[in-house]
Amino acid sequence: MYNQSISPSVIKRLPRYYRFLEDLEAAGMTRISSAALSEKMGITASQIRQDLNCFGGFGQQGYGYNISSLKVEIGKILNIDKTKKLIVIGVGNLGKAIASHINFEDKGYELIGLFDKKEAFIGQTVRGLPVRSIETIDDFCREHHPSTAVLCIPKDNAKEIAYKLVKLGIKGFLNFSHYDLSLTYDNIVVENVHFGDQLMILSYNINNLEN
Amino acid sequence: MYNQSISPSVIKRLPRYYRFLEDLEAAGMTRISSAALSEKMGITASQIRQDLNCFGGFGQQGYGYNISSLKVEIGKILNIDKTKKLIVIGVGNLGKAIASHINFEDKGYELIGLFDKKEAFIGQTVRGLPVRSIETIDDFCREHHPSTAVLCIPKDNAKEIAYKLVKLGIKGFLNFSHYDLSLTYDNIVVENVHFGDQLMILSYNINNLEN
DNA sequence: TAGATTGTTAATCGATTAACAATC
DNA sequence: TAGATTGTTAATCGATTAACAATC
Repeated sequence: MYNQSISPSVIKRLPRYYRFLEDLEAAGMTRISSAALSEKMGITASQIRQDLNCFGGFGQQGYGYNISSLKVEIGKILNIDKTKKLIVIGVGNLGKAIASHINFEDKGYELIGLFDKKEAFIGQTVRGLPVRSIETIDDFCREHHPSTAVLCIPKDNAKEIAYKLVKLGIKGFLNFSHYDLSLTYDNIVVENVHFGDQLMILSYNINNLEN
Repeated sequence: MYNQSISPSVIKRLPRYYRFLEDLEAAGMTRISSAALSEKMGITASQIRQDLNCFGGFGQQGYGYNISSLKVEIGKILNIDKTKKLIVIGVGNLGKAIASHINFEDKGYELIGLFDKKEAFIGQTVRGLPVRSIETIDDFCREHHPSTAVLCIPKDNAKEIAYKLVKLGIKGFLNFSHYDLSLTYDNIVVENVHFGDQLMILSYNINNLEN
């Protein structure tokens, strides 16, 4: 579709545009100029216009952008208007938090399964879904074809399970384990979350705050 | 100290270097060349040498880098050798997961307090610490002087609490609320975590995976 | 129409990579 | 010493910003 390889820097900014547009829409506004939006978001108007024009001319000269329709367009670009099936692997503290905390629906995902290897967890209910044994994941994937997995497991377990999941057709990973999936597999996409890294960056920045 | 304003792109990579060096050290290795490390990390050797040389010449021609001492140096740059006091605001699912899940000590933080406004949570114990009423936060901060806060609260509450915390001397935020702190306050540092944004980026990338 | 604001090209800025002399 | 590998400069590449003609 829009596939002339858009730069990752642009893609990374799209969700943030989407969020601001949601808020503006919720506030009852109907139109906004790139200059006004740039003010609100703390980026340049130039960047906003450049970013949006990677995908098409969504604005109108002399008027600006229609908030609702721009939101819809960005949603389409992000493919959140199509529902993707998602599973969560590992339902310890973090897995439970993620499963119950995130509004998957709004981002175009349907949470369809939760898995753990720990006996004690199996059968528990999280967000209305039973926790299943990791042993049953092959059958589950062959039947339901999830495309996306959230990995909330430690590094050591990650390697083995990732191998299985890639073979079972999982294409996208939200990865909380510290195992570097993207170094191991091609043709999958990975978003890594490293709280520890962010805490270290904070540590550096606090220490180097001027004054 | 190293304060000729290092670019954020470099800083962002430091924790990852640190992690790889930890692993190499744990694997019993003592030295590594930029070429070998670049291979392992999936980045160029040139970038590694450039990055490190922002802070000093840690290597030795003809030899490479000593793993342990490079790790220590990067730790110092990141300021993780000094303990910083940290509090967690909001102990719902996510706050509890963060509080019990993250190894704060290794990143130079000490978790000293947990706060919530919900009566039912107050007095509960998480990671050995009692959950305190948010009402008591002023006194607590004046007594213990935490520098860093993890915000695990919804957007609406965030505004008010952030205002308080900034006034109480909090300098760094690991921010899970979707309230844009860095737009509101100067002279604080913020790391934002938006799982939702990452899911949307995944969604885009899965959709635009070639073949 | 006149004013506003986009879409888009050109200029600038910053980050990454390549190359190689210095040196262990 | 000879070989290896850094530190560092120069070249390239990409991303951001500025400017302005097109146009609603």
